[in-house]
Amino acid sequence: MFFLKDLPSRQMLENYKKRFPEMSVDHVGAGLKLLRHASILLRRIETYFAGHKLSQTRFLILVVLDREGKGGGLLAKEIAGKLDISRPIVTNTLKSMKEMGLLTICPHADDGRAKWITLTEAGREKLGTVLPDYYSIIHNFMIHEAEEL
Amino acid sequence: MFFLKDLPSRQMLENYKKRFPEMSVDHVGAGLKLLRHASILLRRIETYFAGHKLSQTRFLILVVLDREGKGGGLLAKEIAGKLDISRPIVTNTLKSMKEMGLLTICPHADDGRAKWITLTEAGREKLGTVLPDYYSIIHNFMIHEAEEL
DNA sequence: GCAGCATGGTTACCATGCTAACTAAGCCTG
DNA sequence: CAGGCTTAGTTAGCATGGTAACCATGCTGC
Repeated sequence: MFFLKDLPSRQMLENYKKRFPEMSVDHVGAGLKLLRHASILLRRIETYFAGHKLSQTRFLILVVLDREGKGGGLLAKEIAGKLDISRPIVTNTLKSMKEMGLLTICPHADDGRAKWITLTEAGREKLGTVLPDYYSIIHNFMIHEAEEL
Repeated sequence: MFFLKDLPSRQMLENYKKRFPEMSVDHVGAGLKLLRHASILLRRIETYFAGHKLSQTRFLILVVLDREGKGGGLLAKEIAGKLDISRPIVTNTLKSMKEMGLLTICPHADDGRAKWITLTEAGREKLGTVLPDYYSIIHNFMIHEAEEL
């Protein structure tokens, strides 16, 4: 996360460019703004999720499972791939989400190593509960605080 | 961090909008891209820093201390404020950075509670070593992977 | 068909962030 | 100047991320 409140001024970047002329003041300036904006938005979303006993990762697991439709599911491995997170954290997060009743974990029929993950009705409902405000947090942030991007 | 590889398609957002018309497909779509791009860039920067025994937070502490100029310094409290991170993590991070020889921690002359933090020469050098590639990672990312922002 | 490699998942351990509760020092008010 | 509030920093405990090393199962090629 990147929470530096005072980004380097244009002047500071210009000075820096004198030493390293291959750098573009505009691009680096935009990159720093990107990092700061996203960090603020991420923090806001995490705070919102905390009130629903969710986290960014738990939420995204609900999303990818929901995309498989009713009756569909995914292997733990596939979830790690779609979310680009490490397998151990998938194991942990799935375990806690199972305890919360959001999903089920079954041994896979064809492959004794794999686990078959499906959403429960409660999981699907949870996602439906959380989505509107999730989108609205992003919507409001983009409208009111990130116009200059 | 937000690492969902396949962002919701425009179609999915349109469908969602039918239920919640106050949402803007464009703004939410842009917000999701913002989150994903920044997460990728953040991860890349953290990987780079790891090779220098730094982290985003350690690096930003070097930056704000360097801004105070030679002979200048900051209170731990001020660092927490400028970086927008919690005081406990400042305590921890400063301790490890002191052990690395990047900065000094002295009791403050006028206030027995406060700690006065200054960069060492090694700290200033470390920042100088790391900055060019830091900017160049951001520069390249913005040019090659985030044009559509 | 069994030895050895590949693959899915888990365990153990570490780093980094948070909040809550604590200590110690400064200040302020009766 | 004593009691109580405020402030700076630390400690303790939790959550979430990562990598490395480890099982257990599946696959492959001699």
